Amino acid sequence: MVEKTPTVYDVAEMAGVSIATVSRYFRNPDAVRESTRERVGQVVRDLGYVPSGSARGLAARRTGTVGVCFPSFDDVDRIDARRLGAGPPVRVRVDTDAHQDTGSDLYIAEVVRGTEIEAWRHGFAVMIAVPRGAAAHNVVEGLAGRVDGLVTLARAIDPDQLAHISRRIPVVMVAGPRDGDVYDHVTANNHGGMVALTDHLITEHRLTRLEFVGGPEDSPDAQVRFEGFTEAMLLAGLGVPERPIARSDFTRVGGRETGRLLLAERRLEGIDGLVCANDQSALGILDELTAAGVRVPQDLAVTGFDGIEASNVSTPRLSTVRQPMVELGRLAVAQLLRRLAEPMTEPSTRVLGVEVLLRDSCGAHATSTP
Amino acid sequence: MVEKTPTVYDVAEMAGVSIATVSRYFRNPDAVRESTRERVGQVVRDLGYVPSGSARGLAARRTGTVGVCFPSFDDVDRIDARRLGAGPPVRVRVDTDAHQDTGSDLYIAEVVRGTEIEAWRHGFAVMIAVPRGAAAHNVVEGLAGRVDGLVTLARAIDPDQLAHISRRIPVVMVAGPRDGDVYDHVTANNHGGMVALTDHLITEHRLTRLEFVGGPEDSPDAQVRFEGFTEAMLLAGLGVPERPIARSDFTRVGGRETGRLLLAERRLEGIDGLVCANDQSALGILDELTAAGVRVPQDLAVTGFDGIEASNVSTPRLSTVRQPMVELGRLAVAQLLRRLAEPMTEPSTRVLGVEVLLRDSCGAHATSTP
DNA sequence: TTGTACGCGTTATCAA
DNA sequence: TTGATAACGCGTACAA
Repeated sequence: MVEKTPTVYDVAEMAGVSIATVSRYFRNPDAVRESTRERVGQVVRDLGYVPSGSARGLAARRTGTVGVCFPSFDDVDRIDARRLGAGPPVRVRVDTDAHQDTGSDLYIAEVVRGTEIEAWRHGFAVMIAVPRGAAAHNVVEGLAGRVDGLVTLARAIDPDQLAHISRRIPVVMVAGPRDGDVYDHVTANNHGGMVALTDHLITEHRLTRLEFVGGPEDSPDAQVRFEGFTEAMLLAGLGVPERPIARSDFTRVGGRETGRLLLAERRLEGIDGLVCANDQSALGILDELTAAGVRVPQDLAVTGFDGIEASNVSTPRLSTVRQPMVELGRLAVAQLLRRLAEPMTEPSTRVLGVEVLLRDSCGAHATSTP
Repeated sequence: MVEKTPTVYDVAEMAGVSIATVSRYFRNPDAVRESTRERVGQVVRDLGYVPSGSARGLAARRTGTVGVCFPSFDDVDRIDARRLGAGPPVRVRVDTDAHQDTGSDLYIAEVVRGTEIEAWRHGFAVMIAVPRGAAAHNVVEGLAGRVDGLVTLARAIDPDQLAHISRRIPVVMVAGPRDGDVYDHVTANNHGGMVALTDHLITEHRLTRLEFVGGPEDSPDAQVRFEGFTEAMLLAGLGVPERPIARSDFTRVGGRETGRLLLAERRLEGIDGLVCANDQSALGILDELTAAGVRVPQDLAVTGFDGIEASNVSTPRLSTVRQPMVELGRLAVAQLLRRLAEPMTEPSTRVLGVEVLLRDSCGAHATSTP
């Protein structure tokens, strides 16, 4: 990095060819005679030449990059407070707390992984961004200017800004319902999954007094799941709560707060099941119930939604609805590239199937797998 | 996206200003008179104008993006085989297998999260790439051409190619030792952590017949951990295995295979502790030991390394060494930006402290936290 | 198979 | 405070 970064011109000159040939060397090597190809290749190595993505993007009018935008549930301030690299080289301590939260959102991590895989398959790079803080708009605008298309999780981008940038690049929304908007959507069958799960609690486990723990007010997914819950209750002829018994913020820490609140106010008495809007909330609540001596599922059934790995190894293991997270990401990118190729087709909505996973937190099951 | 994407020229013309003023509107709004600023802003909104990142990058000679490169342990082919969006809308099944592996690597996810946070704090975007498959070189080259600097996990990039691209942009390596190379490094105290953990097994739990389960042959971290293990054994005057009793590939699935192998060949008899090179391997082995009726830690102690969340909720909870994964990512980016500002300083190596977490898989502890 | 020449959409430097 | 204009590094017709 001491040297001035070489350009096509430098390579061309040293190899005794034109810049067009250097360009061909990278984009279409077969169109270059072998002897020239070797000569160019040698110079490229000697000079440490790497083509400029900016110049390429400008000239070709496409960046070969897809953007992925997602909301942040992590507490950056708290992480920020942790001084970088502080602490002794090795610290040894007995760790008795099974309930720490790393703060990472597995659901998002899996979706992002899916986008990366599909992008990779098509030779695209992935640029990620989290619009948080005061500069959220700049983050999104910067991203939109640098990519050929954008995948965004619901609620990550301000709707007005989304409308603005979608005039420049196609946008695919992951999760969240279409409310008359014009974007492509990829989502999972939240409604059906929640109906089936709730129905299972009612039909198989004979639970009648169920309550719902909601998510953030503005989460369409949480809303749809609540509707699925009430629908199943209605169909079974049971009394339907008008609203969630509590709301959590989709984090495990938030779930624990909710759990403490419900316990402290004795609002769980007479309830035989707690249907939660997502896994992390359910796990947080589970933490507190266990700590308080409430037996799950004997005293109270608890269920989640998403199917993150943590739900599979909790004690008790959490019954939940698994969303195909990696596939959501993959399909979003696939749809994005499709639209890049065919801009004028109608906006599409793709609803992926879900899987109700019956484990231990909702009650006992026969051990035979159908 | 029907409309032709507008440029500075379009905005300038409609607002009755020069392109320079439009550029100022974005880069230094205060240098524009308020009345003109409003006029330009209005046109920007009307037109749906978003500045081109490629053009910016070309003109400014910096992209405002950092690249993050990491290896892939996921089996893309298997994921690929899963047909996109296949399956019924809702499937219900009893899920008795507590040992599924989602395939996601939490360690990497956390490091990436750290890079994103630090990049965000400095107004940088993050581009991720996984050099896998035949086109691995292209992936890396494309990334290198599109970013101002690169953070890479050890082993993600072919050394020759790394040397090549590092002539264009600064590179910071995460994990892995410096072997006389010229990059900045950010790593954790693998050696010290493993010494302390092994010493704990020997001193506190009086274990004498320990074996080490290694990682991939080419993983320097795995190698260093093995050395830490042998060092502690030596210091205690115990017999030192010349090599790991087995090697796993850092995945849980691989760990299970290793576990089955060791059980089938009865190579665990006479052993009282299994020190594993990382958490995922340890968890996989734990899965198999539990299934085979081996009691951990009574019959056999097992330990991991990394401190991923899964290690905290396994049964039994896994004693391990926690690396500060988010901080590794953050510090890597911080160092990258520092070098971008000061290119000529000496390559630095930063070793972050680790934490030995004593939980249940190594034996009982007093419940007091020091 | 190779070369010429123009355009891509910004930033930044000077002048005005 | 604003404008004219020269880079920036590459892709790509088109021509040779």
